[in-house]
Amino acid sequence: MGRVETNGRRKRATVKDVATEAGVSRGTVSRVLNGQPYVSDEARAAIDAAIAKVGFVPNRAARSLVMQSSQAIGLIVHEPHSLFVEDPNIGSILLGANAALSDADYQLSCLIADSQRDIDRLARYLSGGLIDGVIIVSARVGDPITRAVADLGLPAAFVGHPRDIGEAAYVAIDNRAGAREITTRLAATGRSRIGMIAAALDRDSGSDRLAGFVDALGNRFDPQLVERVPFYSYSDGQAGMRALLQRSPDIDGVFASSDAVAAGALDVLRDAGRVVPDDVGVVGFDDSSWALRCDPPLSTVHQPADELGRAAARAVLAQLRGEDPQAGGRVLECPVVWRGSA
Amino acid sequence: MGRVETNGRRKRATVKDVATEAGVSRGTVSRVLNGQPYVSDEARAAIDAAIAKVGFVPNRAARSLVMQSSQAIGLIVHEPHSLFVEDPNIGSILLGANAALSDADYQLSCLIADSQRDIDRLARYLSGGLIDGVIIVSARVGDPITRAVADLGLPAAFVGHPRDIGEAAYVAIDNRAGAREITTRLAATGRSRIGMIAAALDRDSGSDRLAGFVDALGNRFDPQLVERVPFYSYSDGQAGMRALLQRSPDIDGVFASSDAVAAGALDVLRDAGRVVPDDVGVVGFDDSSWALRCDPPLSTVHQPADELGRAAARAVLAQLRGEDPQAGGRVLECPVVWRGSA
DNA sequence: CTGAAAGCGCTAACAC
DNA sequence: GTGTTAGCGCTTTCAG
Repeated sequence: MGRVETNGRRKRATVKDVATEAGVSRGTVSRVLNGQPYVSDEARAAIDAAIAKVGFVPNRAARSLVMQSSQAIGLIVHEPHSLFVEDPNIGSILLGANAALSDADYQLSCLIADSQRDIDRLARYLSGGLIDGVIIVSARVGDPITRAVADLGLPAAFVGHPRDIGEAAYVAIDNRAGAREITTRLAATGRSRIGMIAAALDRDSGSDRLAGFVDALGNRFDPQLVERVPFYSYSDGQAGMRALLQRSPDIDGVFASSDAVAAGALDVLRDAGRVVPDDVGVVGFDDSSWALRCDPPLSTVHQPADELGRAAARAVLAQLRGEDPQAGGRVLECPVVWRGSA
Repeated sequence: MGRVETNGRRKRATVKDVATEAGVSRGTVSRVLNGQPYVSDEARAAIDAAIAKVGFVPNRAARSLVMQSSQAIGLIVHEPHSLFVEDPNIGSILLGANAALSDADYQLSCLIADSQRDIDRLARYLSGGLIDGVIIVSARVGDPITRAVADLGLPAAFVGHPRDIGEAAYVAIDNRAGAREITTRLAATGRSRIGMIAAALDRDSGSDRLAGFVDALGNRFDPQLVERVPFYSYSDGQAGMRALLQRSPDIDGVFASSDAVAAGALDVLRDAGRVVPDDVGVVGFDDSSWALRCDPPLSTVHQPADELGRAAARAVLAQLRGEDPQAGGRVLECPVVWRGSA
């Protein structure tokens, strides 16, 4: 397999080696490699044999260079440490995107941005021609990654819908409508003092969920009952619930802006001796694995994470084929799932 | 920024454009690009200006081709769907590896293998010269990915220690010792009928944990009390516990081979009316975010996931520098963390 | 210190 | 059908 150099390191066989071995020219080898027609059966056979014999495997860097494409697309996750670990949706999105790309024989490369340094390196990496397009998950408004990708003119699709992505393709859920609906249902269980733990307001999802909450409550909305926290995390859920409880002990309903947040809230409520759903009703958002693990199981808004990933991947592929990026975006359904927590 | 072609698509500026703009040769541009000495200050200044003016950004495919290296290393996760989503350790390993690579200015690319098709494509991708080395997470014995990487002679480091990786570098924890220790402590709480939910026996971690359990119990070990399940998952934990309960209703201690498994077991025990830790003591393994969310919080074995990722990354980097792959492997400490579940 | 030229491994005209 | 020949964009001798 492969030639062996004096230094002992295996040197990889090239098209040229295959050509000599098969007694044909490089052009012909290239043709069979790319499945083009107009190659005699004997030539094809000789080449196949030669490929196997010398252990040839094409060098993608060379191919990318000449083709100006790499058959790889990136999925960028821009998250602070903890969230990436805690948020089960990201995993589902990843798997969905991978499935769709796999069908089209594209390689998915998941790139994580976890520091300013990462962002800079990532920008350089993306502009290097080793990635044909990107799926961007959880971008924030004014995200430097968004800018870099736009500057590069790289085919892209967003999961979610930050307001500043212009005409770029995106696939999202209607966070506002989902939040509105579940809040309405929570209110319908007879609660009168409904609060919200509002996380990630620097993201479209976060601010939209808050907006939906306000919509639903209308003039019964009381700003005192909204606690803002930075992340969609379990610990921020705990902190938010503690603050709410202290400020408004008469609270009898809580919309947590994610299931992880709800889980934190639930645990704080239990410690405070409140019974859910009798004393206070709690609802979440995401329908992630947290929801079923809660006690009682969480009423929440279902998020089709896997399908979000698939659709985003398809949007990037469409752009790569030169098709119109599906006129902006797609919005997927996010039905309420009613369980025992409210 | 960049030249504009007639078709409207931006064509990227090349070294040549920079050279003409700056009135020097391509060689000189390349020198400043790579921070080499022996370039006059004026030339350097002119080139820097030209780079900014034409919006030059180096093409990595071209650079990779000539340098035979890409400054990117892959992290391969070979998992069935569900697990990737449920296992918080993978996220931490990823983040740790990313941190270490980031310091060395390498790009981490996370590659997921979720089907046979993925595996084949991955093998081709890895051999393409776009990836300089790999970190392999959760490989199984006889894993095709392991074979492919070995055939390629790609610098690699494993997280975990499948028996069939030969001399390859790895970083692992002593699963057997950890399991032995926590089982011993569980027994010391006065339990006499201790069972185990043993998952992932096709992986070194899974079989080692079982071995440690057997070690600890010595002649008090009863094969009847071991239930084998496929994955380290919540649902397999539930299934395992149900089976155990039915077969041996007198069970009073359970070693679950991961925290997720333990969480499932806990919920089944609760539904069955057993009080933890009074009626039955439960311990897990991993010290992941599941552990704290359990009620009562789980006694478990701490796994330094972040550090596993970091160390694996460093091992690959060392190989890339031509240093000896640190004589096989490193084994990290995994202390028992005692909480309320036993 | 700098320019010219060769070549990394592959594909794509264009001849024959 | 197949060989030949230009490059893709970059680094790197080797002269000067």
